[in-house]
Amino acid sequence: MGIQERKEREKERRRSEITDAAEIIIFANGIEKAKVEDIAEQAELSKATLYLYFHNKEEIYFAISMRGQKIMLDMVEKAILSVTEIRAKILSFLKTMVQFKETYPDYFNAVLYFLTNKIQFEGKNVALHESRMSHEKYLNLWIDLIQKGKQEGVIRTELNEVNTVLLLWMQLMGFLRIYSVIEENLNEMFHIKKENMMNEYFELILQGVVK
Amino acid sequence: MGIQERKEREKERRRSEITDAAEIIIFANGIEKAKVEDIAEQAELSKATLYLYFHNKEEIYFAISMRGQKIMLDMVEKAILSVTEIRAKILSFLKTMVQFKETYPDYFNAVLYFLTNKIQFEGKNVALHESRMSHEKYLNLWIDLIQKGKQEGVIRTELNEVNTVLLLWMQLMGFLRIYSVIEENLNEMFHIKKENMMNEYFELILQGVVK
Amino acid sequence: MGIQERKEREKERRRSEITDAAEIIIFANGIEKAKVEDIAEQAELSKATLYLYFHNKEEIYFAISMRGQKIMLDMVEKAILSVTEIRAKILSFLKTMVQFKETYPDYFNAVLYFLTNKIQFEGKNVALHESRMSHEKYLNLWIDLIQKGKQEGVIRTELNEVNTVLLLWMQLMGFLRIYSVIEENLNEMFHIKKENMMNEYFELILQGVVK
Amino acid sequence: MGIQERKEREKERRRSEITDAAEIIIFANGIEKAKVEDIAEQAELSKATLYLYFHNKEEIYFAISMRGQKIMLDMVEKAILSVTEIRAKILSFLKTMVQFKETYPDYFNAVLYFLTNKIQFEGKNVALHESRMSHEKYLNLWIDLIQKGKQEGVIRTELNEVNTVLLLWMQLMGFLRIYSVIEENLNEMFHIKKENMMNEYFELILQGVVK
DNA sequence: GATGAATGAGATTTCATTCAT
DNA sequence: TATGAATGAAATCTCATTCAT
Repeated sequence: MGIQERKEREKERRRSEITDAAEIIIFANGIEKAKVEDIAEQAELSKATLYLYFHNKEEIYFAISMRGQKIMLDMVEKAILSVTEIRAKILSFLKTMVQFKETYPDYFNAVLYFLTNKIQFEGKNVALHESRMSHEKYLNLWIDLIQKGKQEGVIRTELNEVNTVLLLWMQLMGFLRIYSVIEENLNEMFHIKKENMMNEYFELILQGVVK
Repeated sequence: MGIQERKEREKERRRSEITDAAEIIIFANGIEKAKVEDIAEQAELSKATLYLYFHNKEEIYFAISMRGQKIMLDMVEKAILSVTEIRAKILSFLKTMVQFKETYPDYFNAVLYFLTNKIQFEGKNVALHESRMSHEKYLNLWIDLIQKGKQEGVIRTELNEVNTVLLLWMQLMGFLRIYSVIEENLNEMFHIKKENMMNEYFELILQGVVK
Repeated sequence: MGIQERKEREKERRRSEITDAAEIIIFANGIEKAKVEDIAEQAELSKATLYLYFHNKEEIYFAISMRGQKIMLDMVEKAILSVTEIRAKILSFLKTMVQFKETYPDYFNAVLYFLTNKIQFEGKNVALHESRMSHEKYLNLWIDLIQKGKQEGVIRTELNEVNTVLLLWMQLMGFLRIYSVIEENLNEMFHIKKENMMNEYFELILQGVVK
Repeated sequence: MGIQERKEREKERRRSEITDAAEIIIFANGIEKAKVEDIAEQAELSKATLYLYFHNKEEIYFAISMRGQKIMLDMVEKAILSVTEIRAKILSFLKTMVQFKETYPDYFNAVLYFLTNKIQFEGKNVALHESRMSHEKYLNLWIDLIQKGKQEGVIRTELNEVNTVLLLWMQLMGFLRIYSVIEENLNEMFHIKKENMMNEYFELILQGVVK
């Protein structure tokens, strides 16, 4: 039994090493430009070996994305728990997500990549599934939050909990995705300052959820 | 002088014909699976000729995206003008966008493809630039709208016009992008009905903007 | 009738202009690298127009080759007539050919190109034919020369006139062709000085022909 | 250490197999008409694989040329060694070369192709270099021959050994090149019989070298 | 497991030549 | 006649993925 486990652990370590290497390569120029060849070289393995640990290039990127998601969710959890008031929690959540995007832009891109592209692993939207798994434990946290908010009369009672949580996430993620594409051109094209836009955006969302 | 123009027009027509052909091929199986060969055949042109009009496959897809954007903007314009009340206008906008997505899912994907991917044509984010151009004429329409809304006391006066317009667009587009990816799994995974989610989403947004 | 002629003359002039342009382009980088496009541009004509005057790229090069051949034959004729003694004539011929090669290396290449490649214009070895034509008048000159040489007892009497002339030409041309390819590497590879080689070569040939 | 070698040998074998296939295709219709596609098919390999072993079509042809050269040199060596007398040796050499051209016209063309065209592989005249390499071992054989000839008083003592060898080769190769182009038209145009010409040519050369 | 070699399937490029006006 | 546009036919390149050892 122990052998099995060791094998398992070693396999996991290898996957992790490959993922490390992939991060270096992919973060350098984006997923499109990253060559499996280069990742292999960075990992000091042959291309073929990568395929023993991952089915394809996208799956490697997905591993990276999962790392990012983990970081993101941890940050968010910490942020929510750091304040007590509902409104503050939500605001904290919003700000933390932006912070995540700015602190780990590459992870952010990875996470969003799988959220904004229909990637099929062997016909199933695995991305969604695994992602769902990892969200699971946070989901309840959120639902509790919203419920409490409703009871306290801070959150509009018409809102369905699950719906609201999902909407908040989707909305924010989608917004940030487009934002990150446009970002650099915002000032030049629309004479808009990032900070102003962000603050106003937070306002908009809070206004929508909070009474 | 007229010759120059005619030439220009013919060139434009050719590009348009190629784009027609490309739509058929690309919409059938997506950009990834579409072969330049097939597009050429559909256009009854040689591959080499395509490359006289477009630098690469992606540029063809971008031409499609621009068409989609045009349709989208026209639909939105019409929608906004068809009702008088501010709140109704915004709601109409939201619904129209959803309608665009459902009526022209392929155009929608094309538009979003370039909005959620940093595509570089020869180093420049042409997509963004051209896209901006085509938005130009609608921007004022929107700004007027928001201004009037503020005067009428319907829209929160704290909001900056341009910011608000952009936020609304980005938010909605981003949301729809993610939504379209998750869509099919919504019910299965979260026991959520599309319609409910959409309606609640609209509420959320209106609540954010409208007093 | 005059119109016909003028037309003819104009056509000839055009061909000549194109040939001028072609020389500039082809001499710059060789026939392989020369693009019809570039020749056309140099001639300030469109590509398609070139094809009104020449059947294909090679034919243009052939026109150049014919120019070269003319220069070459003139040089040789002059050289032969400039001295009286048979042996001197032949030596003069050999030296002149070398001189032609060094003075007009590009023309030399053009001439040799059609002599060392089986070029077929519409199935016939036109090159050979036209070339033959232009040699015609020199041929007799040579044959006379050899005959006289034989009578004077300077040239070995076993030799057939036509054969000898042809052999001399072929031998020399072929030799020079290879020589011009190897030339630059001669010293480096075999520690051989050009001049020595040439002189010895001349000796070799004279020895073969002259008693 | 053995692994390195085996790899090397296998690589060489592959190159050789490809060269085999290329011979079939190229010899059938000439280098110009030969398609890489067809060579690949003949080799039962994919086009991409060919490009792992050769940079381009010409390089494949060069490999063929090198084979031809080897055959040629072997034939010549054997020919020279098969007779004892110097004059006979040289005559044997001349005849053997003609025999090579007639027995392996395709190899002959390949060899001449690179001898009468300045082919540049990535800027270097590799052809010349590799070709030189393979001549190396024969060079001394020749030099000995000439030296002995001079001692025996059969070969003109004025002649420098290396020069003479080179001259003989270049002269003959160049001659044969042109001869092979003109060959078919010889009788028609000049009423000359091949055999006569050849014999006279041999005479000419011998006369030049031999006392 | 690990890997070097091979592959498949297209994209892109290249150009001499031809077509339509 | 002249030409801009188009074509055909390959060559070459690109790379994720697979095969054979």
